[in-house]
Amino acid sequence: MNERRPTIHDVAARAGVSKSLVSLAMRGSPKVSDASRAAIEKAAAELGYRPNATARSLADSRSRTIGVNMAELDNPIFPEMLGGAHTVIRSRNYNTMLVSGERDPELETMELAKLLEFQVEGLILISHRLPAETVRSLADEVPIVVLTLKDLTGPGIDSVVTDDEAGTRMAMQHLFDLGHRDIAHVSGGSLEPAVVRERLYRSEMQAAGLGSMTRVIEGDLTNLGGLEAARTLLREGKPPTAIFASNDISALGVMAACQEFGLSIPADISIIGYDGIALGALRTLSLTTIAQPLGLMGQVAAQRLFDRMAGTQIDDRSIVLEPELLTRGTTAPPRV
Amino acid sequence: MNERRPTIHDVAARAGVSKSLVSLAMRGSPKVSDASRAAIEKAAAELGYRPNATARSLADSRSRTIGVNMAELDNPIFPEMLGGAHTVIRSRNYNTMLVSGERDPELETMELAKLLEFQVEGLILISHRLPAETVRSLADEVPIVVLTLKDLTGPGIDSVVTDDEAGTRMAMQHLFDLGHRDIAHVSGGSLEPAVVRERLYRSEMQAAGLGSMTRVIEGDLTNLGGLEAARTLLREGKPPTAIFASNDISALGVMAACQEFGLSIPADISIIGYDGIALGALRTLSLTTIAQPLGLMGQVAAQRLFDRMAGTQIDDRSIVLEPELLTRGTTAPPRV
DNA sequence: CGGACTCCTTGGAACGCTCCAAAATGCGCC
DNA sequence: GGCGCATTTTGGAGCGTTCCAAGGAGTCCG
Repeated sequence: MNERRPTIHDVAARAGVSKSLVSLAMRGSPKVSDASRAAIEKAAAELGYRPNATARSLADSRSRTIGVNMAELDNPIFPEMLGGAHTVIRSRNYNTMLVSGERDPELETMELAKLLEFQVEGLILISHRLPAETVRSLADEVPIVVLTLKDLTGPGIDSVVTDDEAGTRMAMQHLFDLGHRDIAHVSGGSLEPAVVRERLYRSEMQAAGLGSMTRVIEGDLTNLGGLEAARTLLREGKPPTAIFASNDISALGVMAACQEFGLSIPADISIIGYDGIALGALRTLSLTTIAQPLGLMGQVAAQRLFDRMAGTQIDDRSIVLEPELLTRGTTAPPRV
Repeated sequence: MNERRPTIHDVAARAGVSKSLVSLAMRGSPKVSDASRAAIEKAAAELGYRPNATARSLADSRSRTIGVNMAELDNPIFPEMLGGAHTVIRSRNYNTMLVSGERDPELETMELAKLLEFQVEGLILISHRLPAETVRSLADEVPIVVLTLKDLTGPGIDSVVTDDEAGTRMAMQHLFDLGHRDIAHVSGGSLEPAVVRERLYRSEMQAAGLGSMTRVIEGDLTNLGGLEAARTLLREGKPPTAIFASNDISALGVMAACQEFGLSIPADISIIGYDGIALGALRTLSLTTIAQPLGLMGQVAAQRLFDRMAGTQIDDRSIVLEPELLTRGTTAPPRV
């Protein structure tokens, strides 16, 4: 490893110009004469000069960095969203600083504090576990976009979500259209999107005159949770003809439970999930689901952040994207 | 959003001490008297002071940041490794700067350059597509740990891999033990680990006296590649009794193809993959595989980097971890 | 009561860059 | 040859920290 890295002064000395001119040249300013530019570039190349982004940030007080928090890694929707956000961040010539709160609010708070110390210019929270108050106070320092949760509002806070009500309606309508009436729901606990999906499941059943057939088994949006919930349901007695799971990975657990009970999918029982994770498309799984545009959500979140940073947008709002029904192999008409 | 953020000077003024003392206090130096410390903490809290990590980096020339490159997002092994690395990085009180080369060597080079401009103290390459020369020259500036590829050596470069030869032997042995003889291989193209696995498949078949039954169909480590490869294979005529796929996501494609051809897994045909992705454990899939300790690999990579940065380690080497056979639901004795 | 310590505290000089006002240079023209 | 203007170039003052050598305040002891 080399000793001291060359600085702008070294380049200046070698090229026989002032450091200021080197600074201009490195940033591609049009004010630099061709001759000087050539000399500077030559000197820089010979020295293997790299501008020091830290010093630059300090000097012009712009870090060119966005902080991203990803609470958990075990649901693939989060990396998919991260990918979308990351693409936009890079295309704007910004950097991505990644932290993870690991579902622990306290740890999460500390990690976000570190991001702020790094002077990130914006924050994207891909699922978080923080009290609204904490988020609001962070938003006082830097603009924030929250993904998947829209209950949070406040100055400087935007959210990007899909229309869960519409999505749930699509899911239920799909099952109704296939002729299902005995439809159970594996719910997802108390996190916001899951609550909405459960509520809509109930109201759709009601609206279809199937209030009495409403069955909700509590899951927790994890694979294992889905598995256990479905086992409980299937042990109860007569299985429903269809199950709507609150998200895809719990739907995969539900599928496993059905297999255990010797039910063939979709002949004996239909399964529909929610999220549209890339893996669900695998022919091996072929999960029918309501797809959220995950990558796009990440992109929109990042774009929104940049708008915010540019100062153009000032209204705080939820950006609502449309979900889409992906009819794949796990749903079919009920056996007669 | 607040205007100018308070600096160490503001805190000093408010607490009635010098900036130097505030600096010491913020870093928890024992030299600060209790009285001063209390006054400083009070002032800092009242002002909502946050130390500026950028200025700190510049002053002590330590960025406390590790750069991580993740070439692609569509194979879940990479996020799993990232998770492991990230955990260690955080536990050392460092930050993670994430970039992605998106499989494009040119883009990747630029992204890594950005990391170096940010003065990252170390680099973890979770799968990369760079020419060895490029990596070696980067290693001249900062220590590097490469994951999954060990063909790369040079001063300042370590790699963390699993023993693919041993792993492949375990896979083949498992199939042999079950009684399989007609075993095909869906390969993974020219990337290093895939090449090793293919070579070992061939030599193991040879060693078992099954040289004549050797069948390799070229895949590309993607799900679709596995699907297509297996389709080709199955169209050829008599299916093998077992297929060893070069990685898990292509194994999932192979499973899909088998289903298409009406083969039941594992009754008609056994499938074994390689990687141990978390999803393979889902009961729905229950993929038998050779597991690499993915999270651990990320952790070891990060640890190694810190050893390197501490200057304790100077030998460049590959750290080889042991793979493990996970016998799950996709393998069984051949039908007689 | 002075000296030698120990314990705290301090101002100024970095760190490597950008920004700015001002200086130098070059050019066309009378 | 000198003037005015546009184009280039420059040094110095920050940006918010840390580091360092050195200064003050007590404390203990002879």
